[in-house]
Amino acid sequence: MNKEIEKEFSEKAEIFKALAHPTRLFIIHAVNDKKLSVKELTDIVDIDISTMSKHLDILKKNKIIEGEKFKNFIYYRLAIPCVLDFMSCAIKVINKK
Amino acid sequence: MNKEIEKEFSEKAEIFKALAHPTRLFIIHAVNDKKLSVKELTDIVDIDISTMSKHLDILKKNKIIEGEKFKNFIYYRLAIPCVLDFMSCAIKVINKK
DNA sequence: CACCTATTTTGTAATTTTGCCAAATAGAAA
DNA sequence: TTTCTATTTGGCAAAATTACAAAATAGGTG
Repeated sequence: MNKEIEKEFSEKAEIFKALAHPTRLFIIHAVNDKKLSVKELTDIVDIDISTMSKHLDILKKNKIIEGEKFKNFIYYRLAIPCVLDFMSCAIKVINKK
Repeated sequence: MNKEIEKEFSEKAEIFKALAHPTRLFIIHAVNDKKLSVKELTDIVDIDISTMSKHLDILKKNKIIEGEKFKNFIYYRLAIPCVLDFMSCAIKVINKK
């Protein structure tokens, strides 16, 4: 596999890596329904806030979520709705067998 | 986050983990066009055949690809075409910004 | 200004993933 | 049968990911 192709698939894999964690998948569902702050998400999931901050950073860097600042808070929302479509399709196909 | 929800998202994350590797994404594209054996894929990607075998096993266990035996060979094909749809959607949305 | 709350960064240890090699299996071909 | 060829498995070291705690930032509030 040549360098070009290698690079192309490494970049695509980054998106899947960003999605490949239970907490981050939960975040995606949560911020699809409603904008939520780091602290609000932390309270729901019940993990260390620094850990949550890092999960959000990974999703943000991959442009899967977007943050909007309001006072001291940053409210996140889903930027790529097709993630949810894919998930329901994949689950459906996989469970059918 | 309670145990039920935790479990649900852990299972979903497994699918994304299976996809979160450049070689495995390449495989998915390759076996969408044409059934390919372990050795054929190994030659194209140029990695150790045992490594390729393990990548295929991860995809197979997650029901993303399916293998069909013919003589000494196992030919793989894509089992979840919507993976490719999601990929093109995600790339499109992400690059637009 | 000092204080308080939200968020990020740094450090670090534990866990998981990855890839090669060597060995084991499976089964076709001769 | 023996000999190939294809594939899988086990072991192990390197690399990447994860989560917590503590410290640092950011910026609003009193």
